[in-house]
Amino acid sequence: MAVTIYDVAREAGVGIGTVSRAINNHPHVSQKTRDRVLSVIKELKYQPHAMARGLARKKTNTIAVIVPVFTGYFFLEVLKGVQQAVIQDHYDLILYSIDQAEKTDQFLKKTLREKRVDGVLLISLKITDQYARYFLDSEFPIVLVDSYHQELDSITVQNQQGALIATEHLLSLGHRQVGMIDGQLKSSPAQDRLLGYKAALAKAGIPFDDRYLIISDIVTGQDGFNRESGYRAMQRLLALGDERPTAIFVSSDIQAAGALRAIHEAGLTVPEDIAIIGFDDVEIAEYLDLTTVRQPMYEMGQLAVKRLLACIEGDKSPRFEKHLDTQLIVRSSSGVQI
Amino acid sequence: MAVTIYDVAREAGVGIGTVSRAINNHPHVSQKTRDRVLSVIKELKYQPHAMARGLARKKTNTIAVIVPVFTGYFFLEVLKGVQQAVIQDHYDLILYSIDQAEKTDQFLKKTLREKRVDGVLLISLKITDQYARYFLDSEFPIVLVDSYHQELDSITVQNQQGALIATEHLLSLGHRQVGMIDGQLKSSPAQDRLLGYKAALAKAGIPFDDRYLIISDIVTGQDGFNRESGYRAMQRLLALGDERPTAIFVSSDIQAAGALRAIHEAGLTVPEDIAIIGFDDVEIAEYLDLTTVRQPMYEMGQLAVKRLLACIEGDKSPRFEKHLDTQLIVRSSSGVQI
DNA sequence: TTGAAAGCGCTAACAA
DNA sequence: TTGTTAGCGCTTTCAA
Repeated sequence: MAVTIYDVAREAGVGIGTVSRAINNHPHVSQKTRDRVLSVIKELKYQPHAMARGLARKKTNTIAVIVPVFTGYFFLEVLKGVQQAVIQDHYDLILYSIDQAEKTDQFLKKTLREKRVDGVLLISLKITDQYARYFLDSEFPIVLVDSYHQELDSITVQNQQGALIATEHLLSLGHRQVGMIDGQLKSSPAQDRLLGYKAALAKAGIPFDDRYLIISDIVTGQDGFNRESGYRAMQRLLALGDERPTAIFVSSDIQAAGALRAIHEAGLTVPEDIAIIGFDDVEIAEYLDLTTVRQPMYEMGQLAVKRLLACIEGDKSPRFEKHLDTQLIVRSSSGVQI
Repeated sequence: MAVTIYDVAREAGVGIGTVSRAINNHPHVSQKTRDRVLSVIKELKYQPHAMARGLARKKTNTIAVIVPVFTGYFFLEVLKGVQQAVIQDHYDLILYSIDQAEKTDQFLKKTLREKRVDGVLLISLKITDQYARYFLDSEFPIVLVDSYHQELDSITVQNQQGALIATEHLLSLGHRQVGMIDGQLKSSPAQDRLLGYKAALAKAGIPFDDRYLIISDIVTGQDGFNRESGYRAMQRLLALGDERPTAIFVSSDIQAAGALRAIHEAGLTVPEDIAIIGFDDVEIAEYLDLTTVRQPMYEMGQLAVKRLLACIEGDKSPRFEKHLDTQLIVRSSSGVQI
């Protein structure tokens, strides 16, 4: 049998209350007893039972991270930031990676009711108004990352501004037929990136041509942000023949990777025949020499945890809404002045 | 306050024992009461408190996954398999991703003592004999993935065989100066891949030339399996000038990506000047058109969970040691007959 | 400063 | 078939 607080108390010749106080360094324990208890704990290799503690304290020291399973590198980078922050504050992390966006509510419900965690981080996934209300009403902390709800805390990047600078960069190189491959518009980052693209065109006085905008199919994954969809979208653009765009802003690096393949298969080269800019700056972008818009993924994860833990620990400050800046990373795929 | 089993019992006009039995579908509950209880549960939106349940049952329905933080895609793929299997069996997953291999023991200790989880999956990380014994003695289930210990359950790939087929493929194309870039030899997969490489040379009657073997520095990460180390290793090989190898087997795709960059920077081309084969078949390999040795990562994760849950649920079968087959995925980086 | 005892919300053994 | 009760291992009053 595992060693419990009773074993420690007996061995140290004190009551269990004292042991508990010693562990949780309460003020009113004499240095002498504290030392004795601590040494017995070391000797017996005692460690408090997490569940028992959770039950008594009504606090689990654990957070849930809910994330779409197919997110790949974006998620991996965010997760690194999350992990770093979580470990630093001695919390544990339960990962729910879900394969269909529709199941989001089911997991939110679980985390809300089961009380296995003290708060939740919802990444790249939409929350319904109904559940937003549940969280608000029960004062259960939640923060959204790469997602948005008007009543909840959220951390996103300036998607619109990122798309704007990407498109403007292409424009500044002399391109006039600039296309865009976007993710599914039910994703709000995808919507915002489209706005940025259109804004850049408008500023340059170039009319929007809807033949040049392809909204990705959902092939796999949540929202069309995947390689296959980028590949197919590019094929549609190439089918325009001579009227095809000379430059394309793609709403994610993964899709851009697919687009590059389609271009190469068509016997064309990047950036000579077609210039490309992606979005995210995941690791693959560097391998592919892809110009892209960098999202500060690590920072997003880190910041999200900081905010979540602050809420868990009783911070009552008003709603938190942070939009981080993006940054254009210029590599060879966008080419030079034409 | 959250709704408890007492609320349900009162509302349904039964004792809490009956509610408990209805929830956990015990046999001896009449259909009538069961239905009533269940409908009250739905009405009150009751969900059992995970901690209370864990405490009473001495079972948390949660497993820990301990993984080095820098593993990248390999881990991501394994994790997909893990997640799928875990969800299917209604377990939760606590993720501990650690930044220094030396901290492994610290986390193993935590999982072992704190009783927050029912078992642990240790991925790509070594366990000391001392801790292996702790787990064995306390009958606490653990399974190793991409790692090995002579007394514990483990799932690995046939690293040696994989390296052998890769090297033999290069040899079969006519190469005689075949080099290798390996990870740090304290990693057993790295050791095994080296053995496979040497075995292939021996079978072909080619003497081993130690100028052609580069053991990666640890630049970042656990074991030298990273891009930067591959890049530097390749530069060392290129420094051999005319005597440089004409083909190279690299012990991971990530390192191969770095090697490719070094080759391109030197103004050489792949596969014409130098043929390359990687290991893992992570997503990047496909983007880079890299011939590689595929590890069945998803299957490893899945299988590991299946085994772990079986142990948790009382399976007393003898030690489990599985070595999965690898598969050569031929793309363009290995070239054709010379 | 300390010990005793009452929960935390559940499961499971025991009675009925 | 059901209700009652004694834990599970801890924290936290309340007294002393």
